[in-house]
Amino acid sequence: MPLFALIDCNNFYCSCERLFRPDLRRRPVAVLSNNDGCVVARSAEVKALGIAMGTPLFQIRHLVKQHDIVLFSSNYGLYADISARVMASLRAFSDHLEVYSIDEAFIDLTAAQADLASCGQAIREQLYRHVGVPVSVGIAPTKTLAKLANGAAKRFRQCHGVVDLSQPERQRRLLALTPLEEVWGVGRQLGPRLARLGIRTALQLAEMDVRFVRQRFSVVLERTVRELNGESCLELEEVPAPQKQLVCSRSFGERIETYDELRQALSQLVCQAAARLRHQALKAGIVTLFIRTSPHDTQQPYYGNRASTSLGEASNDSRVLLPLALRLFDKLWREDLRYAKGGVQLEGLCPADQVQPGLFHSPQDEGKGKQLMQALDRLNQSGRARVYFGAQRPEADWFMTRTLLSPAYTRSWDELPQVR
DNA sequence: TCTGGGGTCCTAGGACCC
DNA sequence: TCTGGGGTCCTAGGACCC
Repeated sequence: MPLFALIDCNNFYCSCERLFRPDLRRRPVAVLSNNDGCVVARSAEVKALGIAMGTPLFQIRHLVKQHDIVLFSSNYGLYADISARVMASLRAFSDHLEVYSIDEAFIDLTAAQADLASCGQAIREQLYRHVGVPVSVGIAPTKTLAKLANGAAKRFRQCHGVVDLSQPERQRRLLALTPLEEVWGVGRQLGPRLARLGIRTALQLAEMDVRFVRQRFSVVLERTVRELNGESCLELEEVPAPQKQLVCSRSFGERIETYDELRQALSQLVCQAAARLRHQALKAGIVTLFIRTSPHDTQQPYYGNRASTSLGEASNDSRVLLPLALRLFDKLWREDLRYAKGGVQLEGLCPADQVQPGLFHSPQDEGKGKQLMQALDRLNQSGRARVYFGAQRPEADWFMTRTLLSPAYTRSWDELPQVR
């Protein structure tokens, strides 16, 4: 029988902020999305106030004031660095590890000798000592059950952060206690559809007939049902699958109403996406551009649209991608609207050195282009100069309002925490 | 007034092939 | 009145995840 452990950091972004601010350890802390728009991470104290994940900040201003909630803008660089430390520390416990998200990893515990609960406690203690981040551990024979176990480890204080669900009787008991919507793979749509069939708990879902589920729903939900019954259908994915798409999109800090400004904002995003491609040594074969107004805006009709085009030969050269994107932009642009968001999506990704050359491919041009882009990336990364295309206007900052940003504790010599 | 960003997978249907 | 069988590929849309 396989055995998975799911390690999930508690309130990860909040824990990262608290790591360098021990004075906040017992205070309510929340981290906000880009533009300080929505709450995306909540400390236990904030969850206890009934503030849901994704709540817009403006709706809870009164609670922030009343309970003196400490707010932070997202500091993605910090979270990425702390995540890397968490994953590195976890590798001590198993050679087989899948980084599932920025704050979660599955490890293979099939060969674990010690008793599983103490193994889980050892993981918790080491991560707290080495990294300083509190985690919860769920152990079970399938990933879906391990997710459930992890949820229980967080919910029930008497579990001390670890739930071992290797025994079928315990699985059944927890399934009966778990609402349907908390099952991994059951979201906003499936929940109500299943509820209409009288399914309300994870146990009821587990007891459904798999053929019926397959027929009425999908193979995805069928796998969930099987996994809830202890039949492992999802393997540990130690080697991440190659990325299939790359998206750079932003909600604008302020609405954009003019052609020039929107064009510049999108140019900025396209160049950013191209730089990310180059950084990852990838090329893209399809470019899609999209813009939209705010769906919450009652003053104007909603407008959202996208357009895409294929490249003759996959590329990561900004000089190729940008003009294509700008042609798409002209197809999408409509006058007299207040635009709230836009972005670019790159697909047909392949390793930069495995591109099928186009009919008129010129190795000389390709070599020069590559050197030019390298020079451009080096300059822009150095922080000493900025090189950009005429269509861009990088000094304009349409995007981030990040007024509550914490220091770059892990990335800048000038912002290292000071200890006295 | 103010509502995030970045991903994956599956399915159905259409176009096309021999 | 009767109108084959077996495929692939692509896209859009829907659903899910963190």
